[in-house]
Amino acid sequence: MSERLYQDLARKLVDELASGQYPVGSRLPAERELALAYGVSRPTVREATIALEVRGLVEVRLGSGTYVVRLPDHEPATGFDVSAFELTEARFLFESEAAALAAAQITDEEIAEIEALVAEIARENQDPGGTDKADHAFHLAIGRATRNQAVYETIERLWYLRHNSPEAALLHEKARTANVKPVVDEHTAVLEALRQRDPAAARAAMRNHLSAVLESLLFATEERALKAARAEVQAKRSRYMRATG
Amino acid sequence: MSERLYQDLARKLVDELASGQYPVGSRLPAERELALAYGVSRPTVREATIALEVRGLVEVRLGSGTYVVRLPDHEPATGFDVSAFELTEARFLFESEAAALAAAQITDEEIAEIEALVAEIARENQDPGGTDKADHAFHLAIGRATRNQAVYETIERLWYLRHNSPEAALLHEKARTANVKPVVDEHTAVLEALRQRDPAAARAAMRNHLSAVLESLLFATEERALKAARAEVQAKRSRYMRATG
DNA sequence: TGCCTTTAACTGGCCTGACCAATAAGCTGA
DNA sequence: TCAGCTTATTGGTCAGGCCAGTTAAAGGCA
Repeated sequence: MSERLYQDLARKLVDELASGQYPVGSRLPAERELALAYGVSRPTVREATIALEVRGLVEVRLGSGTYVVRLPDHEPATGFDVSAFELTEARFLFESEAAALAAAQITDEEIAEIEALVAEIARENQDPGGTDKADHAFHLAIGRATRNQAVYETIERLWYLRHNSPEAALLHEKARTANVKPVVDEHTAVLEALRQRDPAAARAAMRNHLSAVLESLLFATEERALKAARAEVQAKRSRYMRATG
Repeated sequence: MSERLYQDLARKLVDELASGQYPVGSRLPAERELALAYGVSRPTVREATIALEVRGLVEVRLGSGTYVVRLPDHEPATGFDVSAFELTEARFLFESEAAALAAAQITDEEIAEIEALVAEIARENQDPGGTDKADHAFHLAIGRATRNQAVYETIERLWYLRHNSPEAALLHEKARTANVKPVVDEHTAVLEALRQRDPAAARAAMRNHLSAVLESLLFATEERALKAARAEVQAKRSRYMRATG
Protein backbone atom coordinates (compact mmCIF):
# COMPACT_ATOMS: atom_id res chain seq x y z
CA MET A 1 0.00 0.00 0.00
CA SER A 2 2.87 2.30 0.72
CA GLU A 3 4.22 1.60 -2.72
CA ARG A 4 4.49 4.34 -5.20
CA LEU A 5 1.44 4.56 -7.36
CA TYR A 6 3.12 3.53 -10.58
CA GLN A 7 4.64 0.48 -8.90
CA ASP A 8 1.28 -0.47 -7.50
CA LEU A 9 -0.30 -0.14 -10.92
CA ALA A 10 2.53 -2.08 -12.56
CA ARG A 11 2.00 -4.91 -10.10
CA LYS A 12 -1.73 -4.93 -10.79
CA LEU A 13 -1.12 -5.06 -14.52
CA VAL A 14 1.31 -7.94 -14.10
CA ASP A 15 -1.32 -9.76 -12.08
CA GLU A 16 -3.84 -9.25 -14.83
CA LEU A 17 -1.39 -10.51 -17.40
CA ALA A 18 -0.74 -13.56 -15.27
CA SER A 19 -4.47 -14.18 -14.91
CA GLY A 20 -4.70 -14.64 -18.65
CA GLN A 21 -6.99 -11.67 -19.06
CA TYR A 22 -4.77 -10.36 -21.82
CA PRO A 23 -3.29 -13.14 -23.99
CA VAL A 24 -0.02 -12.71 -25.83
CA GLY A 25 -0.46 -10.41 -28.79
CA SER A 26 -3.55 -8.70 -27.43
CA ARG A 27 -3.76 -4.99 -26.82
CA LEU A 28 -4.06 -3.38 -23.43
CA PRO A 29 -6.60 -0.60 -22.89
CA ALA A 30 -5.42 2.84 -23.94
CA GLU A 31 -3.44 4.87 -21.45
CA ARG A 32 -6.31 7.28 -20.95
CA GLU A 33 -8.69 4.40 -20.25
CA LEU A 34 -6.31 2.79 -17.78
CA ALA A 35 -5.87 6.12 -16.03
CA LEU A 36 -9.62 6.46 -15.70
CA ALA A 37 -10.11 2.85 -14.63
CA TYR A 38 -7.47 2.92 -11.92
CA GLY A 39 -8.05 6.46 -10.80
CA VAL A 40 -4.57 7.71 -11.62
CA SER A 41 -3.18 10.21 -14.08
CA ARG A 42 -1.84 9.34 -17.49
CA PRO A 43 1.82 10.00 -16.63
CA THR A 44 1.49 7.43 -13.85
CA VAL A 45 0.04 4.92 -16.30
CA ARG A 46 2.92 5.61 -18.63
CA GLU A 47 5.45 5.00 -15.87
CA ALA A 48 3.82 1.66 -15.10
CA THR A 49 3.74 0.55 -18.74
CA ILE A 50 7.37 1.56 -19.16
CA ALA A 51 8.22 -0.63 -16.19
CA LEU A 52 6.48 -3.53 -17.93
CA GLU A 53 8.20 -2.72 -21.19
CA VAL A 54 11.66 -2.81 -19.63
CA ARG A 55 10.82 -6.20 -18.17
CA GLY A 56 9.97 -7.37 -21.66
CA LEU A 57 6.33 -8.05 -20.89
CA VAL A 58 4.73 -5.59 -23.30
CA GLU A 59 5.63 -3.64 -26.39
CA VAL A 60 4.48 -0.07 -26.82
CA ARG A 61 3.70 1.00 -30.36
CA LEU A 62 3.22 4.68 -31.08
CA GLY A 63 -0.20 5.51 -32.39
CA SER A 64 -1.36 1.94 -32.02
CA GLY A 65 -1.29 0.82 -28.41
CA THR A 66 0.62 -1.38 -26.00
CA TYR A 67 0.65 -5.08 -26.78
CA VAL A 68 1.39 -8.13 -24.67
CA VAL A 69 4.69 -9.75 -25.68
CA ARG A 70 4.91 -12.51 -23.11
CA LEU A 71 3.23 -13.59 -19.92
CA PRO A 72 4.91 -13.06 -16.56
CA ASP A 73 4.67 -16.78 -15.78
CA HIS A 74 7.89 -18.68 -15.28
CA GLU A 75 9.71 -15.43 -14.86
CA PRO A 76 13.11 -16.55 -13.67
CA ALA A 77 14.19 -15.53 -10.21
CA THR A 78 16.65 -12.68 -10.03
CA GLY A 79 18.98 -15.02 -8.20
CA PHE A 80 20.85 -12.58 -6.05
CA ASP A 81 20.95 -14.81 -3.01
CA VAL A 82 22.91 -17.77 -4.26
CA SER A 83 25.84 -18.86 -2.17
CA ALA A 84 29.36 -18.94 -3.52
CA PHE A 85 29.54 -22.68 -3.06
CA GLU A 86 26.41 -23.32 -5.07
CA LEU A 87 27.59 -21.02 -7.85
CA THR A 88 30.92 -22.74 -8.14
CA GLU A 89 29.34 -26.15 -7.99
CA ALA A 90 27.03 -25.17 -10.84
CA ARG A 91 30.01 -23.92 -12.82
CA PHE A 92 31.80 -27.19 -12.07
CA LEU A 93 28.92 -29.12 -13.58
CA PHE A 94 28.29 -26.86 -16.52
CA GLU A 95 31.60 -25.44 -17.69
CA SER A 96 33.24 -28.85 -17.77
CA GLU A 97 30.75 -29.96 -20.38
CA ALA A 98 31.09 -26.64 -22.14
CA ALA A 99 34.84 -27.18 -22.36
CA ALA A 100 34.29 -30.60 -23.89
CA LEU A 101 31.92 -29.15 -26.46
CA ALA A 102 34.36 -26.35 -27.21
CA ALA A 103 37.23 -28.78 -27.70
CA ALA A 104 35.30 -30.45 -30.49
CA GLN A 105 35.18 -27.39 -32.69
CA ILE A 106 37.53 -24.72 -31.46
CA THR A 107 39.47 -22.74 -34.08
CA ASP A 108 43.14 -21.89 -34.11
CA GLU A 109 42.34 -18.24 -33.60
CA GLU A 110 40.36 -19.00 -30.47
CA ILE A 111 43.14 -21.18 -29.14
CA ALA A 112 45.59 -18.33 -29.67
CA GLU A 113 43.22 -15.98 -27.85
CA ILE A 114 42.92 -18.31 -24.90
CA GLU A 115 46.67 -18.79 -24.85
CA ALA A 116 47.11 -15.05 -24.48
CA LEU A 117 44.54 -15.00 -21.70
CA VAL A 118 46.35 -17.70 -19.74
CA ALA A 119 49.48 -15.59 -19.90
CA GLU A 120 47.46 -12.63 -18.72
CA ILE A 121 46.06 -14.66 -15.84
CA ALA A 122 49.60 -15.48 -14.74
CA ARG A 123 50.39 -11.77 -14.77
CA GLU A 124 47.23 -10.97 -12.82
CA ASN A 125 48.17 -13.44 -10.14
CA GLN A 126 51.58 -11.82 -9.73
CA ASP A 127 49.91 -8.56 -8.90
CA PRO A 128 48.57 -8.78 -5.33
CA GLY A 129 45.88 -6.19 -5.96
CA GLY A 130 45.06 -7.54 -9.40
CA THR A 131 41.63 -8.15 -10.81
CA ASP A 132 40.30 -11.34 -12.33
CA LYS A 133 39.34 -9.89 -15.68
CA ALA A 134 41.53 -12.29 -17.61
CA ASP A 135 40.09 -15.20 -15.67
CA HIS A 136 36.63 -14.00 -16.63
CA ALA A 137 37.64 -13.59 -20.26
CA PHE A 138 39.16 -17.08 -20.23
CA HIS A 139 35.92 -18.75 -19.24
CA LEU A 140 33.85 -16.61 -21.59
CA ALA A 141 36.17 -17.43 -24.49
CA ILE A 142 35.59 -21.11 -23.92
CA GLY A 143 31.88 -20.46 -23.79
CA ARG A 144 32.09 -18.64 -27.10
CA ALA A 145 33.98 -21.53 -28.64
CA THR A 146 30.99 -23.78 -28.01
CA ARG A 147 29.15 -21.90 -30.77
CA ASN A 148 26.13 -22.04 -28.51
CA GLN A 149 24.58 -18.79 -27.40
CA ALA A 150 22.63 -20.45 -24.59
CA VAL A 151 25.78 -22.01 -23.16
CA TYR A 152 27.66 -18.75 -23.45
CA GLU A 153 24.96 -16.77 -21.73
CA THR A 154 24.65 -19.28 -18.94
CA ILE A 155 28.36 -19.12 -18.21
CA GLU A 156 28.16 -15.35 -18.33
CA ARG A 157 25.19 -15.35 -16.00
CA LEU A 158 26.81 -17.59 -13.43
CA TRP A 159 29.87 -15.37 -13.37
CA TYR A 160 27.68 -12.32 -13.16
CA LEU A 161 25.83 -13.71 -10.16
CA ARG A 162 29.11 -14.37 -8.45
CA HIS A 163 30.09 -10.75 -8.90
CA ASN A 164 26.83 -9.59 -7.47
CA SER A 165 27.12 -11.61 -4.29
CA PRO A 166 29.36 -9.66 -1.94
CA GLU A 167 29.99 -12.76 0.11
CA ALA A 168 30.90 -14.73 -2.98
CA ALA A 169 33.32 -12.16 -4.29
CA LEU A 170 35.00 -11.88 -0.91
CA LEU A 171 35.43 -15.61 -0.52
CA HIS A 172 36.71 -15.93 -4.04
CA GLU A 173 39.28 -13.22 -3.53
CA LYS A 174 40.38 -14.90 -0.35
CA ALA A 175 40.52 -18.28 -2.01
CA ARG A 176 42.33 -16.98 -5.07
CA THR A 177 45.22 -15.37 -3.26
CA ALA A 178 45.74 -18.52 -1.21
CA ASN A 179 46.97 -20.63 -4.09
CA VAL A 180 48.45 -18.62 -6.90
CA LYS A 181 50.62 -21.18 -8.61
CA PRO A 182 48.21 -24.07 -9.15
CA VAL A 183 45.58 -21.84 -10.75
CA VAL A 184 47.86 -21.04 -13.66
CA ASP A 185 48.73 -24.70 -14.12
CA GLU A 186 45.07 -25.62 -14.15
CA HIS A 187 44.29 -23.08 -16.82
CA THR A 188 47.24 -24.26 -18.83
CA ALA A 189 45.96 -27.82 -18.65
CA VAL A 190 42.60 -26.73 -20.04
CA LEU A 191 44.34 -24.84 -22.82
CA GLU A 192 46.45 -27.89 -23.68
CA ALA A 193 43.39 -30.13 -23.91
CA LEU A 194 41.67 -27.61 -26.18
CA ARG A 195 44.74 -27.46 -28.36
CA GLN A 196 44.65 -31.25 -28.70
CA ARG A 197 40.93 -31.03 -29.56
CA ASP A 198 40.36 -33.64 -26.90
CA PRO A 199 36.85 -33.24 -25.39
CA ALA A 200 37.41 -35.77 -22.62
CA ALA A 201 40.67 -34.17 -21.58
CA ALA A 202 39.13 -30.70 -21.72
CA ARG A 203 36.28 -31.85 -19.52
CA ALA A 204 38.68 -33.42 -17.06
CA ALA A 205 40.94 -30.38 -16.95
CA MET A 206 38.06 -28.01 -16.38
CA ARG A 207 36.57 -30.26 -13.72
CA ASN A 208 39.94 -30.36 -12.04
CA HIS A 209 40.23 -26.58 -12.16
CA LEU A 210 36.80 -25.84 -10.80
CA SER A 211 36.95 -28.54 -8.17
CA ALA A 212 40.17 -26.90 -6.99
CA VAL A 213 38.34 -23.58 -6.83
CA LEU A 214 35.60 -25.33 -4.91
CA GLU A 215 38.11 -26.79 -2.49
CA SER A 216 39.88 -23.51 -1.80
CA LEU A 217 36.49 -21.94 -1.36
CA LEU A 218 35.58 -24.47 1.27
CA PHE A 219 38.94 -23.83 2.89
CA ALA A 220 38.25 -20.11 2.98
CA THR A 221 34.82 -20.75 4.44
CA GLU A 222 36.32 -22.88 7.18
CA GLU A 223 38.98 -20.30 7.87
CA ARG A 224 36.42 -17.56 8.10
CA ALA A 225 34.26 -19.59 10.46
CA LEU A 226 37.29 -20.34 12.59
CA LYS A 227 38.22 -16.68 12.70
CA ALA A 228 34.70 -15.72 13.67
CA ALA A 229 34.66 -18.36 16.38
CA ARG A 230 37.99 -17.14 17.72
CA ALA A 231 36.75 -13.58 17.79
CA GLU A 232 33.68 -14.69 19.66
CA VAL A 233 35.75 -16.59 22.21
CA GLN A 234 37.99 -13.59 22.61
CA ALA A 235 35.03 -11.30 23.19
CA LYS A 236 33.53 -13.61 25.77
CA ARG A 237 36.85 -14.00 27.49
CA SER A 238 37.45 -10.27 27.78
CA ARG A 239 33.91 -9.76 29.04
CA TYR A 240 34.54 -12.43 31.62
CA MET A 241 37.81 -10.74 32.57
CA ARG A 242 36.09 -7.40 32.99
CA ALA A 243 33.32 -8.94 35.03
CA THR A 244 35.62 -10.83 37.31
CA GLY A 245 38.27 -8.07 37.10
CA MET B 1 17.92 8.75 -33.17
CA SER B 2 14.46 7.51 -33.89
CA GLU B 3 14.21 6.18 -30.39
CA ARG B 4 11.73 7.61 -28.02
CA LEU B 5 13.22 10.37 -25.92
CA TYR B 6 13.06 8.55 -22.64
CA GLN B 7 14.79 5.53 -24.14
CA ASP B 8 17.45 7.74 -25.58
CA LEU B 9 17.99 9.38 -22.22
CA ALA B 10 18.04 6.03 -20.42
CA ARG B 11 20.72 4.80 -22.78
CA LYS B 12 22.79 7.91 -22.20
CA LEU B 13 22.49 7.50 -18.45
CA VAL B 14 23.53 3.86 -18.68
CA ASP B 15 26.56 4.95 -20.70
CA GLU B 16 27.47 7.47 -18.04
CA LEU B 17 27.11 4.83 -15.34
CA ALA B 18 29.35 2.51 -17.34
CA SER B 19 31.92 5.26 -17.76
CA GLY B 20 32.35 5.38 -14.01
CA GLN B 21 31.15 8.93 -13.78
CA TYR B 22 28.75 7.92 -11.01
CA PRO B 23 30.20 5.27 -8.69
CA VAL B 24 28.01 2.85 -6.79
CA GLY B 25 26.26 4.61 -3.94
CA SER B 26 26.58 8.08 -5.43
CA ARG B 27 23.62 10.26 -6.21
CA LEU B 28 22.51 11.26 -9.66
CA PRO B 29 21.60 14.89 -10.38
CA ALA B 30 18.05 15.86 -9.46
CA GLU B 31 15.33 15.22 -11.98
CA ARG B 32 14.92 18.91 -12.65
CA GLU B 33 18.65 19.27 -13.29
CA LEU B 34 18.75 16.30 -15.63
CA ALA B 35 15.75 17.70 -17.49
CA LEU B 36 17.54 20.99 -17.94
CA ALA B 37 20.86 19.37 -18.85
CA TYR B 38 19.40 17.10 -21.51
CA GLY B 39 16.78 19.50 -22.79
CA VAL B 40 13.81 17.32 -21.96
CA SER B 41 10.90 17.64 -19.61
CA ARG B 42 10.80 16.19 -16.12
CA PRO B 43 8.25 13.47 -16.92
CA THR B 44 10.65 12.20 -19.56
CA VAL B 45 13.48 12.12 -17.04
CA ARG B 46 11.22 10.21 -14.67
CA GLU B 47 10.43 7.63 -17.34
CA ALA B 48 14.13 7.12 -18.00
CA THR B 49 15.02 6.74 -14.34
CA ILE B 50 12.18 4.28 -13.87
CA ALA B 51 13.60 2.24 -16.72
CA LEU B 52 16.94 2.17 -14.91
CA GLU B 53 15.25 1.33 -11.64
CA VAL B 54 13.43 -1.67 -13.11
CA ARG B 55 16.75 -2.91 -14.45
CA GLY B 56 18.12 -2.71 -10.93
CA LEU B 57 20.73 -0.09 -11.76
CA VAL B 58 19.51 2.70 -9.50
CA GLU B 59 17.30 3.15 -6.47
CA VAL B 60 14.97 6.10 -6.24
CA ARG B 61 14.41 7.47 -2.76
CA LEU B 62 11.62 9.92 -2.21
CA GLY B 63 12.77 13.30 -1.02
CA SER B 64 16.40 12.30 -1.24
CA GLY B 65 17.38 11.46 -4.79
CA THR B 66 18.21 8.55 -7.07
CA TYR B 67 21.25 6.52 -6.14
CA VAL B 68 23.43 4.12 -8.11
CA VAL B 69 22.94 0.54 -6.97
CA ARG B 70 25.18 -1.30 -9.40
CA LEU B 71 27.08 -0.64 -12.58
CA PRO B 72 25.75 -1.87 -15.92
CA ASP B 73 28.92 -3.90 -16.52
CA HIS B 74 28.57 -7.63 -16.87
CA GLU B 75 24.88 -7.21 -17.37
CA PRO B 76 23.75 -10.57 -18.64
CA ALA B 77 22.17 -10.65 -22.06
CA THR B 78 18.42 -10.91 -22.13
CA GLY B 79 18.79 -13.97 -24.28
CA PHE B 80 15.62 -13.76 -26.27
CA ASP B 81 17.15 -14.81 -29.54
CA VAL B 82 18.53 -18.22 -28.76
CA SER B 83 17.64 -20.99 -31.16
CA ALA B 84 15.79 -24.09 -30.05
CA PHE B 85 18.75 -26.26 -30.96
CA GLU B 86 21.16 -24.29 -28.83
CA LEU B 87 18.79 -24.30 -25.89
CA THR B 88 18.31 -28.03 -26.01
CA GLU B 89 22.01 -28.60 -26.46
CA ALA B 90 22.69 -26.51 -23.38
CA ARG B 91 20.09 -28.50 -21.46
CA PHE B 92 21.72 -31.69 -22.70
CA LEU B 93 25.04 -30.58 -21.23
CA PHE B 94 23.71 -29.16 -18.02
CA GLU B 95 20.76 -31.24 -16.91
CA SER B 96 22.62 -34.50 -17.33
CA GLU B 97 25.12 -33.36 -14.73
CA ALA B 98 22.30 -32.00 -12.59
CA ALA B 99 20.63 -35.41 -12.70
CA ALA B 100 23.86 -37.05 -11.56
CA LEU B 101 24.16 -34.61 -8.68
CA ALA B 102 20.54 -35.13 -7.77
CA ALA B 103 20.94 -38.91 -7.74
CA ALA B 104 23.57 -38.59 -5.06
CA GLN B 105 21.26 -37.03 -2.50
CA ILE B 106 17.65 -37.34 -3.56
CA THR B 107 15.11 -38.15 -0.86
CA ASP B 108 12.32 -40.70 -0.94
CA GLU B 109 9.73 -37.94 -0.97
CA GLU B 110 11.29 -36.36 -4.04
CA ILE B 111 11.42 -39.71 -5.79
CA ALA B 112 7.73 -40.20 -5.10
CA GLU B 113 7.02 -36.72 -6.46
CA ILE B 114 8.93 -37.41 -9.64
CA GLU B 115 7.20 -40.75 -9.98
CA ALA B 116 3.85 -38.99 -9.95
CA LEU B 117 5.10 -36.53 -12.53
CA VAL B 118 6.17 -39.28 -14.90
CA ALA B 119 2.66 -40.71 -14.70
CA GLU B 120 1.30 -37.25 -15.39
CA ILE B 121 3.60 -36.87 -18.39
CA ALA B 122 2.19 -40.10 -19.81
CA ARG B 123 -1.30 -38.69 -19.40
CA GLU B 124 -0.28 -35.41 -21.04
CA ASN B 125 1.06 -37.24 -24.04
CA GLN B 126 -2.24 -39.07 -24.50
CA ASP B 127 -4.02 -35.77 -24.84
CA PRO B 128 -3.27 -34.38 -28.30
CA GLY B 129 -3.82 -30.80 -27.21
CA GLY B 130 -2.07 -31.33 -23.90
CA THR B 131 0.46 -29.03 -22.34
CA ASP B 132 3.91 -29.90 -21.11
CA LYS B 133 3.47 -28.69 -17.57
CA ALA B 134 4.31 -32.07 -16.06
CA ASP B 135 7.40 -32.26 -18.23
CA HIS B 136 8.43 -28.87 -16.93
CA ALA B 137 7.74 -29.90 -13.34
CA PHE B 138 9.75 -33.09 -13.88
CA HIS B 139 12.90 -31.24 -14.84
CA LEU B 140 12.45 -28.65 -12.13
CA ALA B 141 11.98 -31.34 -9.50
CA ILE B 142 15.32 -32.85 -10.47
CA GLY B 143 16.86 -29.41 -10.28
CA ARG B 144 15.46 -28.97 -6.81
CA ALA B 145 16.86 -32.32 -5.75
CA THR B 146 20.37 -31.03 -6.45
CA ARG B 147 20.04 -28.80 -3.37
CA ASN B 148 21.73 -26.12 -5.42
CA GLN B 149 19.86 -22.91 -6.05
CA ALA B 150 22.14 -21.90 -8.91
CA VAL B 151 21.56 -25.18 -10.70
CA TYR B 152 17.83 -24.95 -10.15
CA GLU B 153 17.61 -21.42 -11.45
CA THR B 154 19.69 -22.24 -14.49
CA ILE B 155 17.41 -25.12 -15.43
CA GLU B 156 14.43 -22.86 -14.86
CA ARG B 157 15.98 -20.16 -16.98
CA LEU B 158 16.75 -22.44 -19.90
CA TRP B 159 13.19 -23.72 -19.89
CA TYR B 160 11.92 -20.20 -19.62
CA LEU B 161 13.91 -19.09 -22.64
CA ARG B 162 12.50 -21.98 -24.60
CA HIS B 163 8.99 -20.82 -23.82
CA ASN B 164 9.80 -17.32 -24.91
CA SER B 165 11.12 -18.28 -28.29
CA PRO B 166 8.10 -18.73 -30.57
CA GLU B 167 10.18 -20.73 -32.99
CA ALA B 168 11.46 -22.93 -30.20
CA ALA B 169 8.03 -23.63 -28.79
CA LEU B 170 6.67 -24.47 -32.22
CA LEU B 171 9.46 -26.83 -33.06
CA HIS B 172 9.19 -28.47 -29.69
CA GLU B 173 5.49 -28.99 -30.07
CA LYS B 174 6.06 -30.47 -33.48
CA ALA B 175 8.84 -32.68 -32.23
CA ARG B 176 6.91 -33.79 -29.18
CA THR B 177 3.85 -35.04 -31.00
CA ALA B 178 6.03 -36.99 -33.40
CA ASN B 179 7.24 -39.51 -30.84
CA VAL B 180 4.93 -39.93 -27.92
CA LYS B 181 5.87 -43.34 -26.66
CA PRO B 182 9.67 -43.08 -26.32
CA VAL B 183 9.44 -39.87 -24.29
CA VAL B 184 7.68 -41.65 -21.45
CA ASP B 185 10.22 -44.45 -21.47
CA GLU B 186 13.06 -41.97 -21.31
CA HIS B 187 11.58 -40.22 -18.31
CA THR B 188 11.00 -43.57 -16.65
CA ALA B 189 14.65 -44.45 -17.18
CA VAL B 190 15.74 -41.27 -15.45
CA LEU B 191 13.37 -41.99 -12.59
CA GLU B 192 14.73 -45.50 -12.22
CA ALA B 193 18.32 -44.26 -12.07
CA LEU B 194 17.36 -41.73 -9.41
CA ARG B 195 15.64 -44.43 -7.42
CA GLN B 196 18.83 -46.51 -7.53
CA ARG B 197 20.79 -43.43 -6.39
CA ASP B 198 23.11 -44.08 -9.30
CA PRO B 199 24.68 -40.82 -10.54
CA ALA B 200 26.26 -42.35 -13.63
CA ALA B 201 23.02 -44.01 -14.66
CA ALA B 202 21.06 -40.82 -14.03
CA ARG B 203 23.51 -38.84 -16.13
CA ALA B 204 23.27 -41.40 -18.93
CA ALA B 205 19.49 -41.56 -18.82
CA MET B 206 19.13 -37.79 -18.93
CA ARG B 207 21.66 -37.52 -21.72
CA ASN B 208 19.73 -40.14 -23.63
CA HIS B 209 16.45 -38.30 -23.09
CA LEU B 210 17.70 -34.89 -24.13
CA SER B 211 19.68 -36.20 -27.07
CA ALA B 212 16.42 -37.80 -28.25
CA VAL B 213 14.72 -34.43 -27.92
CA LEU B 214 17.59 -32.91 -29.84
CA GLU B 215 17.21 -35.50 -32.59
CA SER B 216 13.49 -35.03 -33.01
CA LEU B 217 14.10 -31.31 -33.03
CA LEU B 218 16.54 -31.67 -35.90
CA PHE B 219 14.00 -33.86 -37.64
CA ALA B 220 11.33 -31.20 -37.25
CA THR B 221 13.71 -28.56 -38.55
CA GLU B 222 14.43 -30.63 -41.63
CA GLU B 223 10.75 -31.27 -42.17
CA ARG B 224 9.92 -27.61 -41.90
CA ALA B 225 12.68 -26.65 -44.31
CA LEU B 226 11.43 -29.27 -46.76
CA LYS B 227 7.89 -27.97 -46.47
CA ALA B 228 9.05 -24.41 -47.04
CA ALA B 229 11.05 -25.49 -50.07
CA ARG B 230 8.06 -27.34 -51.46
CA ALA B 231 5.85 -24.32 -50.97
CA GLU B 232 8.38 -22.16 -52.74
CA VAL B 233 8.56 -24.57 -55.67
CA GLN B 234 4.78 -24.66 -55.81
CA ALA B 235 4.59 -20.88 -55.85
CA LYS B 236 7.14 -20.59 -58.61
CA ARG B 237 5.40 -23.29 -60.61
CA SER B 238 2.00 -21.60 -60.39
CA ARG B 239 3.52 -18.28 -61.30
CA TYR B 240 5.11 -19.91 -64.30
CA MET B 241 1.77 -21.49 -65.22
CA ARG B 242 0.02 -18.15 -65.03
CA ALA B 243 2.70 -16.47 -67.09
CA THR B 244 2.74 -19.09 -69.77
CA GLY B 245 -0.92 -20.11 -69.32
C1' DT C 1 30.46 26.27 23.65
C1' DG C 2 27.83 22.42 22.35
C1' DC C 3 23.65 19.94 21.76
C1' DC C 4 18.96 19.84 20.32
C1' DT C 5 14.93 21.60 17.98
C1' DT C 6 13.00 24.01 14.36
C1' DT C 7 12.62 25.47 9.84
C1' DA C 8 13.34 26.13 5.11
C1' DA C 9 15.36 24.59 0.99
C1' DC C 10 15.75 20.74 -1.52
C1' DT C 11 13.98 16.11 -3.78
C1' DG C 12 10.85 12.89 -5.72
C1' DG C 13 5.50 11.72 -6.40
C1' DC C 14 1.72 12.93 -8.76
C1' DC C 15 -1.71 15.73 -11.20
C1' DT C 16 -4.06 18.74 -14.90
C1' DG C 17 -4.36 19.95 -19.43
C1' DA C 18 -2.58 20.53 -23.64
C1' DC C 19 -0.37 19.84 -28.36
C1' DC C 20 2.04 16.91 -31.68
C1' DA C 21 2.92 12.71 -34.51
C1' DA C 22 2.00 8.15 -35.89
C1' DT C 23 -1.46 4.86 -36.70
C1' DA C 24 -5.56 2.73 -38.31
C1' DA C 25 -10.27 2.64 -39.31
C1' DG C 26 -13.82 4.68 -41.91
C1' DC C 27 -15.37 7.31 -45.75
C1' DT C 28 -15.45 8.86 -50.42
C1' DG C 29 -15.09 8.83 -55.09
C1' DA C 30 -13.64 6.62 -59.22
C1' DT D 1 -14.15 -3.22 -55.88
C1' DC D 2 -10.41 -0.56 -54.54
C1' DA D 3 -7.28 3.23 -54.11
C1' DG D 4 -6.81 7.54 -51.78
C1' DC D 5 -8.22 10.79 -48.41
C1' DT D 6 -10.18 12.04 -43.94
C1' DT D 7 -10.60 11.63 -39.20
C1' DA D 8 -10.81 9.62 -34.70
C1' DT D 9 -7.67 7.22 -31.68
C1' DT D 10 -3.31 6.35 -29.48
C1' DG D 11 1.17 7.07 -27.70
C1' DG D 12 5.06 10.93 -27.05
C1' DT D 13 6.15 15.00 -24.90
C1' DC D 14 5.81 19.28 -22.70
C1' DA D 15 4.68 23.02 -19.20
C1' DG D 16 3.64 24.25 -14.74
C1' DG D 17 2.01 23.30 -10.46
C1' DC D 18 1.06 21.26 -5.67
C1' DC D 19 2.11 17.84 -2.19
C1' DA D 20 5.01 14.98 0.89
C1' DG D 21 9.23 13.13 2.49
C1' DT D 22 14.20 14.24 3.38
C1' DT D 23 17.99 16.78 4.79
C1' DA D 24 20.90 20.11 6.51
C1' DA D 25 21.45 24.64 7.91
C1' DA D 26 19.76 28.07 11.15
C1' DG D 27 18.40 29.16 15.51
C1' DG D 28 17.37 28.45 20.46
C1' DC D 29 18.35 26.37 24.76
C1' DA D 30 21.26 24.64 28.36
